Amino acid sequence: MSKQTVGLSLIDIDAGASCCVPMSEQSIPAETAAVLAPAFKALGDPVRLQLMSMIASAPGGEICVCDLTPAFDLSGPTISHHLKTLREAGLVDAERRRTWVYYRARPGVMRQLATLLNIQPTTDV
Amino acid sequence: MSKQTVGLSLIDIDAGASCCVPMSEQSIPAETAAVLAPAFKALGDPVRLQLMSMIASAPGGEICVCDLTPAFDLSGPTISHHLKTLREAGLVDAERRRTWVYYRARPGVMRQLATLLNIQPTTDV
DNA sequence: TGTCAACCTAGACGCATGTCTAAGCAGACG
DNA sequence: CGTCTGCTTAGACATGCGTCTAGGTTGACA
Repeated sequence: MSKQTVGLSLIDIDAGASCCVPMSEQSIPAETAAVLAPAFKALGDPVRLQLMSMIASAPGGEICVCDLTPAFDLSGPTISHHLKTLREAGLVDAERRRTWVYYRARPGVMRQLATLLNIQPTTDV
Repeated sequence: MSKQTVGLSLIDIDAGASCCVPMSEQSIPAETAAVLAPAFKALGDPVRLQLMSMIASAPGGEICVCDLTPAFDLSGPTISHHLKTLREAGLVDAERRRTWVYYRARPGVMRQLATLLNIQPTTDV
């Protein structure tokens, strides 16, 4: 599978994570925003958000596409498209084993997003 | 533009918040996903993510639009449009005082999103 | 080899979104 | 009152995105 080289990708972030201060403490530089926004965007669709939660909460840490698809009133290709979006956002990983494809969450990026959104109660006035 | 009545809005969440378990613990019902996804979507644009961080990290808890606009290579109306999106997502509040309009963060929804994304390290196999 | 099931890719189509310019509204100030 | 500044609204335009159907590709199995 070809992955376009974007200079700094979300996958890289997962490895060398640097951007991990709550946004209430300091504002985000444009480059960081450009890298992280796609992850938020990927979670910005109800179907993908639900898919993500199903994957993240799956017992054993992984779940088969064949268990995801019937949970929605959508065609297989549409679910596949959403899963691809989550994959390209660095939020999930896919692996084929025998007949089925299994998805599992990649906690790295999600943790970064969570840290970013974490707001200190002390900030309140 | 007409706004369709969705039954449960993001503003309501801020008040009666119920959905606050990390998605690694249990999967999100469709209704909750439908309500929260727009907030992620609002953060899914680099400009808005940066705007949000500038607002959230502003000293005194608020910042003037006149301080936000010149930070971008975009027209005033475009920034105004993005701010409206953040407002409608329940992420920020606006208030006009004298000549200027000030924006401040609404921590409620952001905290919910952060909680949702928070992943226990114990989930690993 | 043929066939079936699971999943992805390709391409099309309509609606949403990000951007702009032009025009409007609200205060400040002479 | 007139005008200027700060910000929003309105409308237009190109691009992006969510969905579908049709057609691959991969692996299992008789």
